[in-house]
Amino acid sequence: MSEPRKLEVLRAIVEDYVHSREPVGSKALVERHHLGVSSATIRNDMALLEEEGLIAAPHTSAGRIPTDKGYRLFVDRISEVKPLSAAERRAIHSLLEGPDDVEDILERTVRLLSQLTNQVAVVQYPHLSRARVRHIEFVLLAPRQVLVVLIADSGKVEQGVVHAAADATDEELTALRARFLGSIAGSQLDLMPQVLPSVVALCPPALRNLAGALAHGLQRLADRSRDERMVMAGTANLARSNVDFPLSIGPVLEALEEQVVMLRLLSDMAEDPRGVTVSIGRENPYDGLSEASVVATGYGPGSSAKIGILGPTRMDYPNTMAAVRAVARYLSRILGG
Amino acid sequence: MSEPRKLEVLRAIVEDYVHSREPVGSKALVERHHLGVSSATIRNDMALLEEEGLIAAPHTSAGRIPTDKGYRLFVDRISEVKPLSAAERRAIHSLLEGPDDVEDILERTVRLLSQLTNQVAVVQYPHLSRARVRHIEFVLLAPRQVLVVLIADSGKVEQGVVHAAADATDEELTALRARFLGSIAGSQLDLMPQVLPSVVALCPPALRNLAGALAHGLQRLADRSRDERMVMAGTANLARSNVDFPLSIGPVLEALEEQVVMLRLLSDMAEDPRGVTVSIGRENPYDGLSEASVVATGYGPGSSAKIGILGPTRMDYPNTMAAVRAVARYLSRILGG
DNA sequence: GTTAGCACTCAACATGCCCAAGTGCTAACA
DNA sequence: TGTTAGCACTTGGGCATGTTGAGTGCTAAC
Repeated sequence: MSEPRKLEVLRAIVEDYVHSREPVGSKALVERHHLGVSSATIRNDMALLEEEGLIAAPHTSAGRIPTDKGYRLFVDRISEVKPLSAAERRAIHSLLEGPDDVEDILERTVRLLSQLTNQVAVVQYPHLSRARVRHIEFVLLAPRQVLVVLIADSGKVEQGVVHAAADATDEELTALRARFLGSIAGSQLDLMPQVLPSVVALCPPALRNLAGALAHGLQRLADRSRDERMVMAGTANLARSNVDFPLSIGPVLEALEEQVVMLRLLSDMAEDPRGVTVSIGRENPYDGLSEASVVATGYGPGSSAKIGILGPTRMDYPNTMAAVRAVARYLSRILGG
Repeated sequence: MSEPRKLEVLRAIVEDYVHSREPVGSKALVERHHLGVSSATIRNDMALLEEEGLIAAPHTSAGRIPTDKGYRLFVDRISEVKPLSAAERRAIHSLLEGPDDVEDILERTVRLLSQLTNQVAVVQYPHLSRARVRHIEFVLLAPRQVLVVLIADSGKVEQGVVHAAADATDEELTALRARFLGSIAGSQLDLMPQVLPSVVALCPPALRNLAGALAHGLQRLADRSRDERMVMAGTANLARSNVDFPLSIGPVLEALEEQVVMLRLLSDMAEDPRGVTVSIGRENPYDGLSEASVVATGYGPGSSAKIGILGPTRMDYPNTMAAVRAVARYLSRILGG
């Protein structure tokens, strides 16, 4: 038996199965792909592949379907990331034009990616730890309620409400704002824990309580940009692509709703030299996703934030990987990463 | 035949069906509910109900299930909105404590509501048209790129990026900020179109172009709070409650993703004197929701913004209505509506 | 190492049968 | 006039049975 042909057979099985959603048998294979051998030979190869755990038969007299391991081999060694079609390129270019504050861009990007791939698309907000403080604002909502706004030079705005122990006045807030801004403007968000306490310490005693509360609020905002958020689109694709095929979509929806789960999942995916990382079926650390695959990659400064898609293990990996990669690249360019 | 009993029969059918998910027959009815008559009598009543289009039989020898019209009658004339259980009350109180900027609150609220009802919960952001401008901020991101931030006294913060035709400086922005703020601080968001142009007109010619761009940006932000947004939670409930029962969830997910659709749907629901409005099955203006019901109500100032849930027509209306109403009331109280 | 041939397996489909649930109707009853 | 018992009738669901066809594994020949 020849090793190259065995791989060729695996490739054929994966491609046919992804396309037809049905177990594929030896005879159908030789017909659709012009491997120069007979079905009996293929059968031998398939037996070998099965022994190696790359494909499996749902029941005795059915065709074979790829296992997680099979997909893995396919992705790693066989498939080539196909270039996008011209139409797809055009879609990317045209859909990402328009107002460019971060939220808008991410929202449009994720929608685009879900349409290109017919899967659920997910994107992390860019990391802000390296971002710097551009501006802060304290706004008195009520005598003891202060709205704190933190503006980073990345263009991201965070906001939160702080409760003061005693009544505060506009004058006090203006003074404190000047103090804080003087110390932290231009410094990195992840250095805040070092800088903020000293600002509080230098305040006149009368203001110290209020300053402490505000510092705490600012810290929370800085943290919030670290424990990131995400945007997603295309959940309806889950239902569509699985009509009459049961990737039970419940657990997947649950995972998607637990943003923490998704964020960890994305963060934990190693960066792959080839540009996109794939996590297949039971490789996923989350149980509910044991029949799903994640295709993701980094974007932006240092590729620290991730963008990707989530779909059934039986998906068109080459095209999906191409789309994810292309969109991520384009996104990086726009965001100036 | 007695009219009250007929209604009683309809109520029993609805309740049993909601509970068991199976068509309910005459015999089962007399057993589970102690109506003082025989199954034959019930059969006569059921025939009547069917004639009126309130119930239907999936096939000849099956029990009956309520039609949309049947649910409608049930909701309007039969059911009473049950008070919440003590445990549920407690859940509402405890889960809504914590930091209270609008986003956080809405997010927690909608999550809570989805858990209470086991349905998908949706909430509109409160209308800001009556809100007033508290603060604005212009931040130079790049020589020709300005981040515009608009803070309303409701605590809502909107942000966007404006492109300038020529390079701008920090000094110019500071000057313009003072001008704008002087004119629009404290004025209602929906009066912006009247106020902004006059500010621009009064600017020295050198600044007028930039001022125009910024005014445009501010206007966009004000508009954005009007063409509202929404938060939702509990999509996974869709899959759960419909396991082995086919409300085809695809179209529903699509509707949920098209925020515009959902927002119109909510906005268009008339306010009901009883506190909550229900839209059942084909009553919904959107095709994909022909097997779903929406239970919603207003909250906040003037009850202008809506909160509600979306689920299969076969749902426990009394409890759901109670939960929606209770959560909305509590939300109003927190937001000071 | 490849192939043809063949016996074997098994899901999917079809067929027929029976049963239970449920109905509608009629005639008797209060 | 409304209620009830009784009964014939309908029909989907479950079950056993048979048939088909796709697909396999094995063996022997090439």
